[in-house]
Parts: sequence; structure tokens; C-alpha cells
Amino acid sequence: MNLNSQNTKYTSLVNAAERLFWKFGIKRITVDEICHEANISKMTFYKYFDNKIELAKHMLQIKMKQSMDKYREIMDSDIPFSEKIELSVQLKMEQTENISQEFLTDLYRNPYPELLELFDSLRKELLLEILKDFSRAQESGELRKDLKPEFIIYFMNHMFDMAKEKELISLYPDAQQLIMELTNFFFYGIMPRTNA
Amino acid sequence: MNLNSQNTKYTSLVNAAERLFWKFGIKRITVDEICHEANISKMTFYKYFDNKIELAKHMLQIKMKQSMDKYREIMDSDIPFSEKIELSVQLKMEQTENISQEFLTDLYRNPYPELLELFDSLRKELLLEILKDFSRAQESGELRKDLKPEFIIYFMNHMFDMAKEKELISLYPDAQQLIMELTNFFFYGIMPRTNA
DNA sequence: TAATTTTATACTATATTCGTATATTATTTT
DNA sequence: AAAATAATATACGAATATAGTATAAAATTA
Repeated sequence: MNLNSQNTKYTSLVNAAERLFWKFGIKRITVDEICHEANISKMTFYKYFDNKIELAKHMLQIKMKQSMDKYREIMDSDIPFSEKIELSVQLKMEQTENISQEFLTDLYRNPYPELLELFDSLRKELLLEILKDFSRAQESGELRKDLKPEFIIYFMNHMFDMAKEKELISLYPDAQQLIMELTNFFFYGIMPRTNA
Repeated sequence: MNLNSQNTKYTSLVNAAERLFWKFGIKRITVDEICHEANISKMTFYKYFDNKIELAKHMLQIKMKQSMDKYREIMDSDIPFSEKIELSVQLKMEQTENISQEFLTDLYRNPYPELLELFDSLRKELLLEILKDFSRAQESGELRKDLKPEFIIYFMNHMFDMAKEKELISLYPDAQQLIMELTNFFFYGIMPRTNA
């Protein structure tokens, strides 16, 4: 079976599923609907996937891998650590803008334990990556050594939320400026910078 | 049966239905879902409505009546006719921003002929109102008499689309200014105004 | 032309949803 | 407090929708 990007039936199937799942969640979407949206027949669907859940799992894996790759690219690039943070905060914000709330509530509320397991395991994988990056940054002196990486991640998650607060954004020319402010605060606290 | 706004069960039912129908269309939503969203039991649902479609019809009627009332208010107010046009273009834009594409595609694609009939009949009603307003404006000299009202409505519908074009909006401080420009063009063409 | 892929259709088994009946629990009214 | 009313939880059979497969026809590709 040929699954490369030349295979238009296959790609249009996956793309259709992505559009629909992302917008409505998984439970509301039927196999027939996906086929119709993708302009393929049901038989073709079952040629590539055993059922709807397998397709959803496949889609999740692709999506998560894309995020992971982008994150890895940022972290492996040759820029100051503070910029890496800034870029990955931005990355995460872009992701959460795209992901539909329906998809997540479906994932956590509905009876697809397999899918939830996969999602959580992929998230844990990403978390471990991040922890490793922070530990490495501590060793190389880019970060204070007397902080638990777990605490840093906890704080970063709050940064995402803050970066979305409209009242806060309105204080700055645009959201990007707010992210910079937050990153600076994150790095240097409220004390005047000594290494500028 | 008491249906006033005091009746919290009833209003929370209608509101829940509005939220869900608007977002996902009608076909995807089940009675159980509506009840859950509204925090009521299924029995209470069937106390007020015979089925999902009756509820949807009720919701449509309420929504359409609200639009109609607002339109009527604009047209009956004591302002220049050009301002009336401007305000009703704005009104229509607000409506189409709120209405979900899902709802409309559902309405036209799916097997609820009753609902479609209702929707179309309400729309025709509104159209007749508008035609009457234009004819009246022609009689009273607020509009050129040598134009078919149907043509005017056709052009107005294009104005809605234009008012949404991002490239066009970017030429003006905000969308509101663009609407004014369009209205002026609509009224006076490209000739210099003589009655300013 | 032959081989392969895709589709259309029909079909059964399963799952979901509808709408109702019943017994129980809250809430109002008297 | 007792009675009347309203709402709920649960369970259920009936109706409907969906899943997944079999088959033959049509379209593509080699």
C-alpha cells in the first residue's frame, strides 16, 4: 500500500478527517461523513484504516509530531536561550489557537480510552523533552541551577494563559510585545538587568 | 404552562439549544445533549417541546423576530434614508457574523423540510418588508423612481460581501468607515455630491 | 487488453437515539 | 406540616442511524 503524498485518495482522506475532527470532535463525526468530505468511497476508507479511532490516532500522531519537530528545531537552533523560550511560547500559542475546544472535550469526556492514552503519552513525551532541555540549560549555565525544572514548566504554563488575557494584551502594541515582556520577566524577574 | 423569563428551566433549555444548534447545526445535536447542556432532565424537555425540530423552529422564529424588530426600528426611526441603509447594512453584518455556517449548511442539506420551509418563509417575509420600504422611499422622493427595488436589493447584498473583504477594510480606519463609503457610493454614485 | 483501483449499492449486525412510563426527590403552595 | 406541583433519575422498547462487509460495475493505470 502506497502512503506517500502522491496518493491523493489517502491524503484527502486524512485531510478531511483533520478538518472535521478538529472542528466537531470525534464523536459527532461518522465514517460516511468523512468519506463524503474526502470524496472517497467507504471501501477506500476501510482500505487504509480499520475504523474511525485508528484514523483519529493517526491524525493525532501526525499533528503531535509536527509540533514536536518545530519545538526541536527551535531548541536546537543557535540562538540565546531566552529567545528559545520566547519562540516556544509563541509556538504553543499558535497550537492552542488552532486546536478546537470540541476536540479536547471530546477527548477527555468521551469513550475512546485508547485515544486518550495516546494523547497523554505523546504529551508526556513532549514534557520530558522540555525537562531535558531545561536541565541541559542549567548545566551549561544558561539557567539558574537552584530551580527545579518542574517549577519552571509550571510557571511557563501560566505564561501561556497570561499571554492570552485581553486586558494584558491591550497594554502593549501587540500580543508579541506582551510575550517578550513576559519572557523577560520570566528570565530576569523584576530586578534591573545586569547583563544587558 | 408558564413560559415567561422567570421560568429558568425553560429559558436555560432554549439557550442551550441555541448555543449548540448555532455551533454544530441541528443534525449533530441530540436531545440528551441539549438536556445535559441545559441541566434539565429529558422529561422536562418533552414538557415544553414535542421534539428537537419543534425546538429548532421555535429558536429560529425567536431569532428571526429579533432581527425583524431591529430592522423595523431602524426603518421607522426619524433619520435620513441613507442612514437607515447604513444601519441596516451594519445590522445584517452583525447577524451573519453570529450565524454559524454549520447551521445554514445543515438547514439546506439535511432532511428537515419543515424547518427549511419556515426559514425560507421568514426570509421572504423580511424581503417583502424591505421591498415595501424601498417602494415607499421612492414615492416619498427619498430614492430615484426609475430603479427597480429588486435591483437595489440585489446590489445591497453585494455590499454585504464587499464590506467583509479584508483588503477593502484595510484601506479604512475601521470596517464602519468602509460601510459609510459604500453607502455613500450606493446613494450618490461616483459623481460629486450636490446636496451635501 | 489485462490488471488494478475505486466506486456504488445493498445488506446485516450493532449502536445510538427517541420518546415514554414509573418511582423518587425537590420545591411551592396552602 | 401537609398537600400539591414540578423536576429528576432510571429504565425501557421502538425507531433510527451507523459500522463494517460483500458484490458487481465502473474507472484508471499499465
